[in-house]
Amino acid sequence: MKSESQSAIPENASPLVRRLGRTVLLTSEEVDYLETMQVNQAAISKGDEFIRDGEPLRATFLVRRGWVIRYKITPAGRRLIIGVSLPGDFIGLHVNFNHTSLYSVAALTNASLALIEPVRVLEIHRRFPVLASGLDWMTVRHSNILSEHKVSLGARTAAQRILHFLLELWIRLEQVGLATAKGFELELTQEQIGDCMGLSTVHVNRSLSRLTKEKLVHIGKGMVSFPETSRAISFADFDERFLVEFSTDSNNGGINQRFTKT
Amino acid sequence: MKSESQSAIPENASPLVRRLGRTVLLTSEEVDYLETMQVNQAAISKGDEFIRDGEPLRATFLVRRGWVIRYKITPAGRRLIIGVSLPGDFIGLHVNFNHTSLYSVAALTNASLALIEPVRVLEIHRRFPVLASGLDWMTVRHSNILSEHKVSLGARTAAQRILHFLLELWIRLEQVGLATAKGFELELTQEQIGDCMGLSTVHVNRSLSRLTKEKLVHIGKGMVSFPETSRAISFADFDERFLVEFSTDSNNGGINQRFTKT
DNA sequence: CGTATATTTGATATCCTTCAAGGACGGTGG
DNA sequence: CCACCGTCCTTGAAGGATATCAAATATACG
Repeated sequence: MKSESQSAIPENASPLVRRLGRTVLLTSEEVDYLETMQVNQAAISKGDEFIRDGEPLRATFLVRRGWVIRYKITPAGRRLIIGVSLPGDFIGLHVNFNHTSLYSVAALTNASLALIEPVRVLEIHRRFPVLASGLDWMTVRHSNILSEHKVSLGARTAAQRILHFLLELWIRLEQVGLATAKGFELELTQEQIGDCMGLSTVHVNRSLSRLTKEKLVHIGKGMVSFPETSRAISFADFDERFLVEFSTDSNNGGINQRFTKT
Repeated sequence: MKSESQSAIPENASPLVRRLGRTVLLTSEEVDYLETMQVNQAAISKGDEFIRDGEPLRATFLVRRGWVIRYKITPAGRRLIIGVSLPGDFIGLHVNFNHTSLYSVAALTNASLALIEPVRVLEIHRRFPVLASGLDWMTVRHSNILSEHKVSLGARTAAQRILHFLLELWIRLEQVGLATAKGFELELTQEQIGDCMGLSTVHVNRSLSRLTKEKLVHIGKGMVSFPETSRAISFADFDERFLVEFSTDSNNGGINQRFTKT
C-alpha cells in the first residue's frame, strides 16, 4: 500500500511530511516549507493542559511526538475526550475561524509540539495549493473519525466501541510509522479509554477482559495486538475506509491532480 | 446580530448565498458564481435514499429546500443518523478526497438539491479564495457539530441530549431564515430523534414528555419552541459557540481579511 | 373514513454506572 | 534492598438509566 518512492522525502522527515507525503507528491520546496514551519517547538510534560476550553487560540499546534487529547468537561463533572491527536495531527487548524477554543487540550505523555502561526495556514492556502489540499484532506479525515465515534457511541456495544477504537489507533499509528503489523504501544489508561468512548472505567475494564478472554485483542506490557485481526475487525464492525489516506480516483483535476496513485 | 446590509445579496438569494453572506462579504461576481453553480437541480421525494453507503460519490450536493439525513446502518441493524443537513448545507464537499460515500443519505421531507460537479469545488479554491475560505468554514462548523454530538452521546443524559439537539436545530434554522425567536417546525419523528441521539424511540418519548412537563420545551402541531430559553440552555448545557457563524477576530490577515465584523 | 404512521403507556430485562474495597505494579526514599 | 506510596487495574454488589417487547391511542393522509 505504501508508495513513497516517487517523492523526495528525507529519512528524518517530520511526521507531518511523512503523512502528507503518503497522500500527495511533494516537491522539495513544499517539504522545505513544511519543515521550516515547524521550527518553533514546545516541549509539553505529561499531564499538562496547555489549551483551555473557552480561552483564545493564538496558534495552530502540530503534534510531533507523544499523545495529546482534546476534551470537554460538562457541568455535571463528566469528561468526554473528543479525540486523540497523534504525531502528524494538527490541533486548531481552524484557528482563523474559531478564535476561542471549543475544548481543552492536554498531553497524555511527554510531547513535542510545533507552534504554527495562523498566518502560515493562510499562506499555505495562498501559495501552496497542493499542500492546502492536503490540509483539507486532514480536516476531512478528522470529521470522518468523529462521525465514526458518533456511530460507536450511539450504536455499538461497549466491547465493540473499545475494540473499534483500538483498531483505529492501530491504523493511525501505523500510518505514521509508530505501529507495526504486530501492534502498538497504548498510552491510554482504562479511565481515558472510558472518557473517549463514553463508558465508566469499571465497564471498560470488564469489557476489555471479555475481549482479551475471547482473543479479540491482546494487551501485555502496554503493547496492544490483535491475534486474529479479521475476527476483531468483523466483531467491531470496523470499516477502515474512514481512515484511508489517499484517493485512487482518476477524475481529479485541478488541485488534486498530483495525488499519488496506488 | 445580522449585518447583511454591506453586501449585494438579492432578496431571492439561495440559502447558500445567505449563509456565506452572513460570514464573509461577497462581491457580486462571487454571488453570481455561487448561484450559477446551483443550476443543476434535483427534486427528491420524502423518504428517498439517494446516496448509499459504499457507493461512489459522483457529485457534491447542496440542500436548497427540505431536511436531509446522513446515516449508517450497523450490521446489528441499528441506524445511526450522523447528522441532519438543512438548507444551505453541503453534502459530500469532500468528494475530491473520499471517492466512495462513507454513509447513506436520504430526504426526510420533499427536498430540492443542487448537484455540483466536483470540479466546481476545485475551481472555487483556485479562483475565489474568499469563497474557499467560506467552504472551509462550513467544514469546520460541520466538525464542531459532530464534536458536540459526541459529547452529547457520551456525557449527557437522554433529556439533555434531546434538548441540546433541538436547540441546535433551532439556531441552525434561524441562521438560514427558517426559524424565528418563536421556534421552528420540526421535521423529525421521535424515532428519528432517537436515531440521531443514540436513544430508543420509547425513551425519546418519555424524555420529551418530561421536558415538556418541565416547560423546557414546547411542542405543538410540529412547532417547537422554548418557553424559557435560558433555562433550556442551561439545562441542556448548550454553548452556542460551536455554531457561531463569523469571526470577530481582528488578527485575520490574508484570506479572511474580508470577514464581516460585529 | 379507513389505513398507515406516529405517539403514548406499561411491564420487564439488560446494560451500564456507582460505590466500595482489594490487589498489582512501578517508582522513591530510607 | 525493602518499605512505602501513588496510580492503575480488578472484582463484587447494588442501583439507575435505557432498551425491548407489547399493545393501546392518537394523528396524518389518501
